[in-house]
Amino acid sequence: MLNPVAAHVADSSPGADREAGGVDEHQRFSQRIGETLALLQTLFAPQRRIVHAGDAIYQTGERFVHLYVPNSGLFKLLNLSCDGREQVVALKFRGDWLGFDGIAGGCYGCDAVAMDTGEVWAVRYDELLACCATQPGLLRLVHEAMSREIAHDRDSLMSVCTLPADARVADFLRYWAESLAKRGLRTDQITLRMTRAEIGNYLGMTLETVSRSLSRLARAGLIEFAAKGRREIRIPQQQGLADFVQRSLTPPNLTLQ
Amino acid sequence: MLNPVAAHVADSSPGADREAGGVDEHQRFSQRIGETLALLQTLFAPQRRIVHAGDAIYQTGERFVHLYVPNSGLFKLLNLSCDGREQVVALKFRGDWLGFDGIAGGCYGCDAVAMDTGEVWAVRYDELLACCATQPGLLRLVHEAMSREIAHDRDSLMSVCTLPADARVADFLRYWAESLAKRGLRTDQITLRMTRAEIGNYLGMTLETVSRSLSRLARAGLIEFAAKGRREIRIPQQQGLADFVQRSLTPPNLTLQ
DNA sequence: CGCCACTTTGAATTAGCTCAAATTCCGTGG
DNA sequence: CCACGGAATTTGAGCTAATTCAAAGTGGCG
Repeated sequence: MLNPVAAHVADSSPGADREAGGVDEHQRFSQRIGETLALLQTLFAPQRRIVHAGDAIYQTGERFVHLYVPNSGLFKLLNLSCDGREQVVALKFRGDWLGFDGIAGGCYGCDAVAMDTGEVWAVRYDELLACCATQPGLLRLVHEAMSREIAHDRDSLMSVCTLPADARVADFLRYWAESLAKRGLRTDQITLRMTRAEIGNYLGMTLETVSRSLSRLARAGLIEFAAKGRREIRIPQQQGLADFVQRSLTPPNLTLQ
Repeated sequence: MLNPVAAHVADSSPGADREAGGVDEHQRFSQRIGETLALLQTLFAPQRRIVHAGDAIYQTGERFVHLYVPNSGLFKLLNLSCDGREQVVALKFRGDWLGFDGIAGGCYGCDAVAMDTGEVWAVRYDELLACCATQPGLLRLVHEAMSREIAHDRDSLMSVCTLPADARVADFLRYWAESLAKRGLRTDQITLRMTRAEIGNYLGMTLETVSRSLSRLARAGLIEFAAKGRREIRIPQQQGLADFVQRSLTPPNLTLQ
């Protein structure tokens, strides 16, 4: 199905156990995603689609028909305002749902774009609803996904509103690593599939600030760049990033050099 | 039921027709809220609760059992991070749903607090689900509410990330007025039920900046303070605020004096 | 009347932005 | 295989929007 990288590999770094959501919780999460996908496959034989970096799964204004669930790959949601502003508002991974925002208005409210090669499964919303009538677990599952999305969007807002730039970047990396860990993917070495400009757009800062923040985090030893290419980042210990976010809050803003 | 202020009063200001979502669309929206509440009443005879400013409808970590729908009043959602940060992440009005964020984890993820006197209806989530099995319209309605919430959260994020402070405040006022208009409430004279500190917290800026922005907007004639008390604000024309947001975006950031 | 919480406004400071230049990376074609 | 060119990144320097700190001013309410 998808590379089932042993979950015990993902969190072998020291300090991983202290984190909220330890190894076993991640394993459970990953397992549930697998079950979800299996269930979808059984019930719908969903249309599978291979996508490549840059491909749009759906676009703003397009008529809402399907919800999409990535089986692999990374995806970004781009919100477009009528006045031309454009912003990355969410990142999506395997097992997440894309397209909920289209239910209310009958049209998708943003663009969903693949950030690398992956596979998405398309499920017709009307079929899904029909099926929910007989499959009680399915509805619960969908509601949980929507609920999680709402909760996460609020956390994003809080992050943007309350954290200084460096902490925002640190939290972004931490969240990315955690998302991978939850899906049983390796987190010791992660590849950012976004340019500095995109990260900055997502976090509400300029590309230069992102670059500087990353440099500072690296200087502080919280991350390491791969020998070649600055898209590859090593995170010695995720807890280090979490701690840094904490520290940047304590009254006398003890930032690093 | 609730003060059904004639909708035609709400939008008597010039320029209202040019706005996205004119008078009739607002009227339709308001009508649907009425129908929703009527439906809930019929199906559940929901527990009604009168609340006063400052009352908590539910609190972070509390066991999730009910969803709540305000019949009247204004409410704020406060997100609390484990590290003590606190942020207003959403405002809720009559007909909105509160508590969706609790579905996924079984506990509410934020505090819901009344901002003035109002009435909320409590609906047990399990009863709601059970009822959805026989009432197809009900499920659609709930999903639309969740979908709208997701879409709006993203708009909030975009606003915080892409707009300068003055525009953010203007957009906030515009949204507030629009929310009232959509519910058939008067918008020519609105009463902010938040302190400058709360508004600032919601918009990701300090109370001083909010105060200064309001003063600038007033100086520019886009809003007017009531003779007494600076919580009362008159909005001569909503379109003026929308235009101001636009203007603050155009390349050479043409802000007001 | 007087307290207290909220608001406004000013002045100084700063985090993050803008502008600019140098560097690195990577794909393409010779 | 290497040279070339464009895109992404880094870093510096100066600037500016917004914050912090401070001091009045205002209104509500016991």
